[in-house]
Amino acid sequence: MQIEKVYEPQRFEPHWAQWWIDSGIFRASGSPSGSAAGRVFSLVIPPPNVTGSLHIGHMLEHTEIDVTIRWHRMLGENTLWLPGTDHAGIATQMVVERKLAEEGIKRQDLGREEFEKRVWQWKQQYGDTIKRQMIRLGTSCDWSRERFTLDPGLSRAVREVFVRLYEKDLIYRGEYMVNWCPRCHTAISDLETVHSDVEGHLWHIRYPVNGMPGRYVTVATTRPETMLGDTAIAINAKDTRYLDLHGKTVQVPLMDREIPIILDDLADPEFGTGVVKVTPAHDANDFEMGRRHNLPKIQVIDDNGNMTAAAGRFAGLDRFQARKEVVAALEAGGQLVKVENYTLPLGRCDRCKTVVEPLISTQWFVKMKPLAEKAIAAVETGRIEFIPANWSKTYFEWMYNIRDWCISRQLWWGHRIPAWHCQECHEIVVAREEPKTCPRCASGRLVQDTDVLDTWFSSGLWPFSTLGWPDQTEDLATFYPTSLLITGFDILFFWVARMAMLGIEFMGEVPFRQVYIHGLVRDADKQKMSKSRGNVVDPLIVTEKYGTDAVRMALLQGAAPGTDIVLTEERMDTARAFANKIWNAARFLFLNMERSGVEPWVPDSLEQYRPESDPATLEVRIEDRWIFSRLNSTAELVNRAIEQYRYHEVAQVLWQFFWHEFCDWYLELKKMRFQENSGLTAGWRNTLAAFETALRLLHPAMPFLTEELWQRLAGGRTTRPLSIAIAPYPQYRQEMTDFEAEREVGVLQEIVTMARTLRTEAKLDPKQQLVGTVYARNSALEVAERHADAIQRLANVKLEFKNEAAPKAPAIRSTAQFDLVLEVPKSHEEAQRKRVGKDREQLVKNIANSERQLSDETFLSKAPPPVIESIRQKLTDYQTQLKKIDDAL
RNA sequence: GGGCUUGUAGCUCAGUUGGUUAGAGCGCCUGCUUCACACGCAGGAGGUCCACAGUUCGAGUCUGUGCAAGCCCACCA
Repeated sequence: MQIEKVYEPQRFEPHWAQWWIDSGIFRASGSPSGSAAGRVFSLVIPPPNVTGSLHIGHMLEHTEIDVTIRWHRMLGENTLWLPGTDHAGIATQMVVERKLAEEGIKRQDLGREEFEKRVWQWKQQYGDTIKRQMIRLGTSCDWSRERFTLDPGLSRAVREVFVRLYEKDLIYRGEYMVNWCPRCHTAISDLETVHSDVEGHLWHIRYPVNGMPGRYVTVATTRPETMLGDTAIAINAKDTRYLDLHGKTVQVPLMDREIPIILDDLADPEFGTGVVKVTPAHDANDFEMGRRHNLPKIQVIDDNGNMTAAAGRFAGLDRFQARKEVVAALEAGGQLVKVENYTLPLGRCDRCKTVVEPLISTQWFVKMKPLAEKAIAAVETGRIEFIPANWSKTYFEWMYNIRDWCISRQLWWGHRIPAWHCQECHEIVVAREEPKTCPRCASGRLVQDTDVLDTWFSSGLWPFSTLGWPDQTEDLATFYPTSLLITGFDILFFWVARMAMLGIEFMGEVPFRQVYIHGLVRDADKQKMSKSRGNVVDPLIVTEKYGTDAVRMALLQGAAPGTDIVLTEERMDTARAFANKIWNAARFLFLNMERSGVEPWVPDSLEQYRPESDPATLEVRIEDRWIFSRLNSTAELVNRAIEQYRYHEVAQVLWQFFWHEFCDWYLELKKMRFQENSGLTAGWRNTLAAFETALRLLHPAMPFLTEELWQRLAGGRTTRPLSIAIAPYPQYRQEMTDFEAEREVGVLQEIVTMARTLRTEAKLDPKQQLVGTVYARNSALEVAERHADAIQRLANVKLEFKNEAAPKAPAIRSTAQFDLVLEVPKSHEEAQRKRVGKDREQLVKNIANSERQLSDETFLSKAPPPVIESIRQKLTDYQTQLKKIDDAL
């Protein structure tokens, strides 16, 4: 059997990825949004009893990346992750955005028809790239359709949900203040608006009061240009400063318009001058006030962010330019009282960072209160559980303060709203299929609403739409509700909360039982990875360089619950070293199999294997007993860690076991067992079974490498499972625990380590064989003697064994059980003495500490007996060792 | 303004229900190119667990206050 000297993941990873899909072992899934680069390396680990693997995809030549999970479908387990939803749409969207940017065109300049034509061309041009990507992601998409929208099954589900919500009166269309992005030319939801504090000004403007010559009111505003659209001035009824103004009107400076002074609680006497200008068309608060007082709405800024004709002489100016000119004009006219520096929160578009303009427009909304109530209850009653649990607090906070969700977008891709407007009678028809005639006036002139839905609307249907809903499919019956959702907190509201609400509403049951929230991946400077920051790790480059398994392992190591994951090249470097270590352990075994004439082999029953005894001695070799006992503990720890979502611990335990037990001790011990042309002996079967079990343990963490090695190890046998991915995951078996073997190997390890330390301290050549003696008056002596060969090999020390007390010697190391004395040249005695002196100091400290406690009456009466007992035991050990050291000195 | 999180070795972080010599990886120091692996092997140095107070026989761990850093939410001009 050939095994390459260098570990080259590129040679087998693509092969297995494709094979897993082709052979039906995995179905792929992905999160619906590919845009949040912070989730690029969303940590994906299989839930309990499910084997899975992470595959990192890459969209569109280094511009976008996403993660795909391939889950193994386990019969009877309600954990199935299905093809992602919107990947095709998102990929298209990205092509479009890129091309628009490249060619410097705006969508609105093209017109819808021309736009769609271009999109089609670009799609042809980039179709192969996208398609390749989709295949790699395992995502379905339908390329034969004329329109570039999404998966047809999903489109159907989206229409169905929309119609049902509309029928239940949970969707309405209305004129409201929305966050408008003048660049994207669309309304965006509250969640897509990001706030940041900016240094601004508070301009104090004087409005003359009509009928009261010389009387003015001064208002403070951060947006003077909106004063052009003022339709009232508000004061608090309780504000004694302005009692004389009740019922009066003021004159809007620069506009020469008369507006009323109204009384409203929103005017806070404590803030500014206590007087607020009211601009119902450009501020959410003012909009509400305008409703309460029936004020007219004057729109002075249009949807491009420019001043409208209503802005008088400022018409046509950009809104920021208009601000400057308005301020200048006010100043010239003496109406500007003063300017203060002021820090204010400014909303920007999440996508393009353009300052959001609050505008009145007609949009589609979902009523959230009724949906939220059920979703809150689901978490309160524990039907949905967050891990870590404190995320439920964040969830509640948002849910309790939820506002209606603006779902219409003026974008030109995505799912179009299934509503048709009658051109004759203006009736709005919401329907699953395009209506032929208007149900009210029978006119045939129906035009579909041009808006599309917020992408999260369709994403929110993911848990059931991917299972075939609205059809009552077998998948739906079997796999809804799913057991676990693994995701990042950055989309808790966008996605998780909405899946919860929509799932409960349409399925009558929660979409998932548990939500594991992992940290965001951050770069070396702890910055969130994002496209705009440009600090995104490119998975194609990184997986090419380190291997997918190594990247995955690096993520795993940093995946402690509740913390972010810092992904650095160093970490991936060491993870690759680990992968290489596994590879070379395999290489070592394969080379020796060849020498011994052993064919590829794995046990018939992976779950039932027990180490076999040597026909000559009728005993199981100690190292075999030991490694199976260690494998067993490792399986126990790993399984428990997975159940508790302690993924970093999974990584740590696997690492520790494979590197520092399997390689450092087991394989080293095995080196002296292998013989040329021995054939498949019991010892070989034990070795291969142990390695095979280790591979299965490692598989969820390092899927590609373990599949490759496992297939080579099994060498094409047909009775085995098709893939390591569907082989049983090692479980704890009580009968495999072998305390005796662990103790024996423990003694061996101690002696070897002690000998090595002594040797290094004495600065002796590793190649020079030393002579030493083990002194003990208990069973440790016999154990040591039995393993003299192994000790000699591992530490290069020839040992004698004496059942007596250790003599005074310079090079001595002691445990409570035994002492090891090495013969070293006199010149090195001083170094030894220093060393022993240091040990002694520590022992004296420990003894004092233990004695203090054991003489404390309160401690003895209050501490639990096992704790007291363990301290007594330790004290005895310390004292024994101290005595030995003192004797030696 | 409301909520959340973090502060442990030079760096990045573990440390489960409080139990007495606080761990890992990287980095650093020493020695080794030993026939699986220098992406390696062996050995080693390095920490007043942010500060103060409290609870307790016992605190890195629990409570409070303070200091420092970060994140999320929020319509007050």
